[in-house]
This record gives sequence, structure tokens and C-alpha cells, in this order.
Amino acid sequence: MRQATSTRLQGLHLVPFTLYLPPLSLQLMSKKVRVRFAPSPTGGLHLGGVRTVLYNYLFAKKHGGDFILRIEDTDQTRYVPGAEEYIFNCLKWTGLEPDESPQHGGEYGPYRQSERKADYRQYAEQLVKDGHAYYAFDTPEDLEKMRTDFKTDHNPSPQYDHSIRMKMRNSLNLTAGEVKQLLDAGTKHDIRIKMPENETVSFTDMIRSEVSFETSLVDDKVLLKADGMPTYHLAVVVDDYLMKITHAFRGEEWLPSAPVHVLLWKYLFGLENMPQWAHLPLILGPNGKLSKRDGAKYGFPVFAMSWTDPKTAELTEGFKEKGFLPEAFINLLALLGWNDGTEQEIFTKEELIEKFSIERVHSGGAKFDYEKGKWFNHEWIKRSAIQNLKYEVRKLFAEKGITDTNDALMDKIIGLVKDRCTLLTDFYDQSVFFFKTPEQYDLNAVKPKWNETKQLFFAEVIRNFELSNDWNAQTLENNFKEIASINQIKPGDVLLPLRVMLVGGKFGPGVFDIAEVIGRDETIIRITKALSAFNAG
RNA sequence: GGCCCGUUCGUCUAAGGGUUAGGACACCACCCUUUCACGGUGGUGAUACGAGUUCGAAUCUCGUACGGGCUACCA
Repeated sequence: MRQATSTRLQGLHLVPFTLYLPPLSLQLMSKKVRVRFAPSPTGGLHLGGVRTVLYNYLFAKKHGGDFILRIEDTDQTRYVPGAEEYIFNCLKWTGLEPDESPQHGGEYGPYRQSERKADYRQYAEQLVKDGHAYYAFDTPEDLEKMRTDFKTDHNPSPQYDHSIRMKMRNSLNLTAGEVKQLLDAGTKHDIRIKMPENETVSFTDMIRSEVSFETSLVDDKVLLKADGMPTYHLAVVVDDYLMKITHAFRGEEWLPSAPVHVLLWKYLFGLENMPQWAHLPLILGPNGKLSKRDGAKYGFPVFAMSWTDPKTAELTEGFKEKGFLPEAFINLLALLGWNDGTEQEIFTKEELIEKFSIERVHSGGAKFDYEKGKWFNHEWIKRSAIQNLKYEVRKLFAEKGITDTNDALMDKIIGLVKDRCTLLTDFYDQSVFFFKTPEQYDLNAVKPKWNETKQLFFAEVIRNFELSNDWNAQTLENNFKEIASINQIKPGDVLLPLRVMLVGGKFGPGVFDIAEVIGRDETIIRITKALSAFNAG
């Protein structure tokens, strides 16, 4: 793998010239980096998709290139309204916005494959003319029959390949006249690639170096469907060419069909123009490739943002709604399969752009660990400036009915509780007591040791607080401890009860900080109210 | 079944032939804190197996096992 590094880098012209000086012609031809993310708008955008976006984006920005978003909507049967806009929202939230897209425009449009439909057939026809593809008139039923007829224990899923194609209805074994007749009659047909029988197709993947395939083992993939739309295989090659894509990153699940793409490049546009490939390792769930189901089953988000299936109305919660900061989300995704070789784990987007390199992407799949994911978010919340959290926290409060939030109060509260919040949504539980008098108390924490001495002590605290003319945490603490000392009570014995009085439970920031924020009246009200609860029962 | 990819603590990973195999999450203990956290210190814990190459292998080669992906007129 190390040896392949120099090979990979040559294409990027990053090898120091002391080691490798590319020919002048190559240097002059050095193209602007252009990468693309090409989702099909069929539903929620999951972790793996966002990571692919991230790696594309980082690579583009690092090399001063362009990041393009292309919508692969060639399957009309899978059209899902709203999915495209949803993808844009996700990119916007994560801050990984494309330079060119259906919405941003650009010079290489259209950026929706359905809008380029007419272009694809000419390339497919060209392939037929050159003998690299053929018309196939098989109906779905014919194909189904083929699969059952040729199915054996030895070969459970027969493919439409060189061993089968001469037994099917296609332009390879029909006469030219028959084919013309069928075509003229407007017979439904598709176009398949004719895989060579004895070739080895290999290419250099930026992550796994040399990968090779025997063409006789690859099936004759459909290139153009009967409805005139291209399949992914044709579209990805044509579009990458037309959009001048220089580097193509996609999930490892595409590796088996890579030889088809390489061959199409060879036949259509020349291998020298083919983008450099990088097949990204898969993000795994507890059982294989991470799926939406895993999220539901194990209780963690899988999609970037919440997605509601328009057909079933089923809602799948996203990382955003779960309480993740986009910075943390990006950070955790970046580290899932990549690291910079140091022990640094927290990276800003700018640092990632600076340090990212596709060669350091791991080749093995990575199991997603939600606990570690939450750790990243916690780190980001702790390190975030109060200003960066205020908008989201205030929104959360508003959703819960807390609207009396002025800036000074928010600053104070966020500063006090942010270290204790792993998710943005934790801010509610961690600060609700600033706004609401506790309804219930953790009596177990107080009752066993509750006695008359303490009761009298708090009565005195109330009197003292009523007269205190300097309402701040430090003064309150001093007074409180002084009263305790006079009554020969250890401060520790009354601190916890005070906390439960103000908060309701054993958690939260310093008690006197809380008292300072909620103010004199509310503090006294809470102590008084709690006193009767403690004394009762 | 076939093809392809992969395999270092439970998880994410570092280590470019020579390290007591390093870090992080999680877990445990202790310290700090008279709350909960934060923070600090320490601990448990890994090179899948077998051959080969080499003075020396986590690292290179081969085999085996295991895991994953693909095997649609879906992407």
C-alpha cells in the first residue's frame, strides 16, 4: 500500500519534484480538481452519504477545486417528492455546500440526470455501433425465467453474461433484419454492455491501490433502460466526463461494478481522461452495512436530519434533531475511517481541509460507535463559545415553553451548564430549574438526615437572605457558611438540602450560582416551599 | 455458490521490518469537588490462525479462517 502512494500522488502532482518531476506536458495539463457527490433522491441522507460528501468536500477545498452535487434521478419509479430539497438542507446544515448543483447552477449543467436524458442514448448507440454493447429485447418475464431456468445449487444467481447472452433475445443472436424490424416496430428494448470474455480490467484505487477483475466474471450490465433512461453505470461515466470530474469517490459497494465503468471510459472517452477512483470503506452497523433499521433498533440516529417518508409518514430522527452540533457531526464522520497520523481528534472544518488526505483513509470498514459520537458532541459543546450555542438553546427552550430568555440570562445559564451537556437537548434538563420551581424533590437525598436543627438553620438562612443587600453567589455562600458555623453545623450537611430545595435533585452547577441567577424572591420561595415538603411525611 | 474488498484492545485507530504495540471512546479504581459534571492520575484490554522470507515480521509473501460488499431494466 505504501508503495502505491507515489503512484497515486503522481496524478495529483503532489510528489516533491526532488523525487518525481512530471513531464512538462503533464504539468501544463494539470487540471483543476473537480469532485462530485451524486445521491439519488430517494429518502434520508445517512451517515455514510454525509461522510462521502465530507471527503469530497475536503479533498476539493484542499486542492482548490470544485465540489459538485449531481442528482442521480434516473429511476423514475423511485422518485420521492421532497428528497432533493432535503439533501440540500442537510448539506446546508453540515456546512458542506457545493460549488455547483441544480440549485447553485454552474457551467456543466444540467445537474439532474433526468434533464440530460437525451444525451445518454447517443452514447449507448455509439457503443452498439462499435460492438461494445447490444440491444436486448428480453422482457422482465424473460429475465425472470432465465434466472429460474439456469439456477442451480452451484450457481444460485445466474447472470446475464457471456455464457447466457447467446440464449437470450438480443441483437447478438438475432439477424440484422430481425433487429431492424423489432426496432422499427418500436419494440421495448434496453442496451447492454458486451463484456469481453478474456480480459483483465484493473485500475489504481487511491485507497486500496491496484484492484483487478476478470471480465468473463462480470455480467452484461444494462446501460440504457427500456424507458430510455440510463442506468447508473452509463450515467456516471457520461456525467463524470461531461462535468470534467477528476476524482471520483464513492462507497465500497460500487467496487464490483467498477470494471464496467472502467471499460465504458475506455470505449467512450479514453482511459487517460478517467477520474481517479477512491472506493471508501463502508460504515457498518452492529450487523453489516449501517441501515436505517439499525438506528431504530439500537436507538441512535442514522440520518443527518430528520426525514419523514411521504408515503408512510414514518419519521426517522436525525443527528441535528437529536441535538448534535454540525461541527461535531462533521468531526466524528471525518474520524470514522481517517486520521491525520497524530493523536489529535478534535478538528475544525478548516483544520480538516488543511490536513485531509485521501491516502490516509482506511481501507477497512468502520463500525459506527454512537457513544464515541456523543463524546465528540460533548467536546464540541464544551469548547463552543456561548454565542455559538445561544440560538439553538433558546430555540429548544422556546419549544418547551420557556420564552423569558434575555441575552444576559442566557449567557449566564449556558456558561454554567454547558460542560454538563452531551447533546444540545440536554440543555433543557440541565437548566429547567432556572425557570421553574421544582414540583418534586429527591427526598431520599435529604429525608434520612433531616432534623430540627437543619430546619431551624434554613429558617435563619431565609431571614438572612431577606436582608442581604448584596445578592451574588460569593456573598450568599459566605453568609450561608457563617450561619452554619454559628450553629455548629458542617456546611456539607446543609449544602445538599439547599441544592435539592433549589433544583429538585442532586445535579446542576454550584448552588449559590443558581441562587444568584433565580434571584432573592424565588430563592426564598423555593426554600420555604421545600421546607414544608421536607417536614411533611 | 461466484466475484471483489477487508482483518491491531469491546469500538474508532497509531506504528512505512527493530516500540514495554501508542492514543481516544466505553468500563473500573483513585484524586479534585461536601451535588452532578468538568478536570487529573492509574488500571483492565489487541496484532485472527498457520506456514514462508529475514539476524529480526503487526508490518513483506502464500494459504486458511472469519467479516463485509456485490451478484436488478435500484442507486
